[in-house]
Amino acid sequence: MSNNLSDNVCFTLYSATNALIRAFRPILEAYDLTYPQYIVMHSLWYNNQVSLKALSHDTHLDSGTLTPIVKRLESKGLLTRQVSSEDERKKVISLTEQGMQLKVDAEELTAKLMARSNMSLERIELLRELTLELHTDLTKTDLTKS
Amino acid sequence: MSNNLSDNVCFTLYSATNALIRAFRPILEAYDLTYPQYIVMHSLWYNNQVSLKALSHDTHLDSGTLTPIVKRLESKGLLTRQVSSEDERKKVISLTEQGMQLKVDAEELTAKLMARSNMSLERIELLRELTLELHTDLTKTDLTKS
DNA sequence: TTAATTTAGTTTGCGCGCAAATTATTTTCC
DNA sequence: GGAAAATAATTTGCGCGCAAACTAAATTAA
Repeated sequence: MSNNLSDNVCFTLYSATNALIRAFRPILEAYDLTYPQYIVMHSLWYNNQVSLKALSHDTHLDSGTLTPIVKRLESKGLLTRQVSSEDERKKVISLTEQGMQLKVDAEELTAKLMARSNMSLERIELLRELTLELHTDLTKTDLTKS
Repeated sequence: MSNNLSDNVCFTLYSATNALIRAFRPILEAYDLTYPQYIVMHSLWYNNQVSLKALSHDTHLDSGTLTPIVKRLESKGLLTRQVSSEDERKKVISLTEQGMQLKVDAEELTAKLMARSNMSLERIELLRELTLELHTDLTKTDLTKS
């Protein structure tokens, strides 16, 4: 029976994520990117020319969330969106030269950010495994039953 | 050198938190609360009649974020906001009867939610400690230097 | 083949999350 | 006491995050 918010893992997870995005903001500002925009770029750096649906799968972001993000990245000249010739419902999202060039600069950003915490590499890796496990569990769980 | 988003702790943390809030939404809907609203109520259940600044400290939420949340909770009849008599800049936020009654029902909600994951209690506790540690680190770190 | 269903992506509406600007009150310092 | 600085809360602006409604194209079924 907890009486303190910090005793609750939901709250600590939520607060840590907010703090991480907040800490990331001024760093990403130099690249004119938000964190979700950075996630999309990162995904494309390793899996270019994909549909919005594929990007949604890779980034774990909703299509309704992605559409405006991708449009903003397009207006920044970092990617293009063309209707697929095979299936006209689909759009092919492709990095521009400028979008690909950003990769080199921004590649090590998150490692640098995490290095600012006093956590050991072992504990960071443990945190990665636990959050990955939780995400998998919550995504697979059928919430309609029980 | 990671080539997969899931290799990055920032991404797994971010995705797990989104998934948690998403899983929480339909459950909290029965109480007509969002997760941030639930955090505020939870804080008040154990520390009632506080200023917005104190609430901001407890919940780790910005005053600009809290003002509209608290106003919504007020309009739902769960709390009141009165100008402090000692210091007229401050507002005293107090639970109503209705706001206090919600406590009993909603108290065990997060425990029930976490029980839906297949994680052991030990791993959940470990996750709690690691996210708390990360939050503390990121909050204390002076981002202006280095 | 054409009507019904499914799928891909967009739009709408709402509530954050937070930086920055603003208002109002209190405190500090001369 | 009065100007300057500090503090508490609100407001504004922007970008998510996502459910729900919608549009358009492809697939399936009759």
